[in-house]
Amino acid sequence: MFLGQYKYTIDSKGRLTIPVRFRAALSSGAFITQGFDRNLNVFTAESFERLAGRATAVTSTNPEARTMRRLIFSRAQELPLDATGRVLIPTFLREYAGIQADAYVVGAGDYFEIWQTENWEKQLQDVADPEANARRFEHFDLASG
Amino acid sequence: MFLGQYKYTIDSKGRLTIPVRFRAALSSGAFITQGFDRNLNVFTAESFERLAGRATAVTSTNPEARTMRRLIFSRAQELPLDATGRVLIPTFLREYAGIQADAYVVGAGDYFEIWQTENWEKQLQDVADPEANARRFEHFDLASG
DNA sequence: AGAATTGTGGGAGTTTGTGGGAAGAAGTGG
DNA sequence: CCACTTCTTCCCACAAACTCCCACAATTCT
Repeated sequence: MFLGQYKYTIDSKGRLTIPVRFRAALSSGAFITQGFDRNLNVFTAESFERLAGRATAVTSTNPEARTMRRLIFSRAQELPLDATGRVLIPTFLREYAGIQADAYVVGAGDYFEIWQTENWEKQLQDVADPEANARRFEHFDLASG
Repeated sequence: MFLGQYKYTIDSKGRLTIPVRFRAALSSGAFITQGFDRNLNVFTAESFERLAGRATAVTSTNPEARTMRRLIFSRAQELPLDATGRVLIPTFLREYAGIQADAYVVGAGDYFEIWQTENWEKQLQDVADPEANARRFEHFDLASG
């Protein structure tokens, strides 16, 4: 499971370190895609292939379905790790997320996210208010056990 | 699997580079057809034969079905790659897609698409709206996990 | 404290995108 | 049927980008 948040610098060649604790889960491959909130999502090979399989099964005669398929496949890329555990984020994804000199790598359970530092810090402030959270999450069913 | 988006220039002879990552999958042949959205679709030999099979299976008593079949077969062409991985797009397809000096090559899972730069950038704006995307995902039941 | 791990940087060789020339094929008109 | 022109295919060239490899300081673990 991907947990925690890590801040890394991105070097002149655009390389970003992946946390050591995340690497084992990516041993059979990693895939990066565009997220919903100006962020990037990284999936293990297994969970991305599951998603891709479902997207491929959708009929292509429906225009909305074609758009969605494009969203998934055109904005995704395989993400190989180099010998020291770093990745090269494709330029078009880096631009979408506004990532430049450094970035946050953030666990999200069965996948993890990559954020521009400023955007992530904004997210954190949003989550900092306990009362607002109580109201926001009220409707979700999150029983433990 | 065809993933990602790539921008290439088309030279004076009309040649368009195919991304290196796509070439292996085309080793047993590539087929190009007219897409549904002013774009072009490129299939592997296997997936084109599958598509052709399905199109042939559609009943021919329905006039619309006959039109669709004509669209698929009459506007398709085999697409050989040269030694450096470039292709020559047939003129009638280039005109349909409005492709001139440069183009995007865009992964779509089991096939990939070729777009006029302006049209693709318009598509991207459609794909950039987080709320619309969330709705699409919900509608097609594609949540990860 | 010493050893191992981890984050970050850089150099060199290879790959890739793009352009153009020459040889070959196809089309045209006489 | 032949000469000529145009279009196509194959080959070579080269700069820019990318990979792979090594290096080293800082941190963590034993």
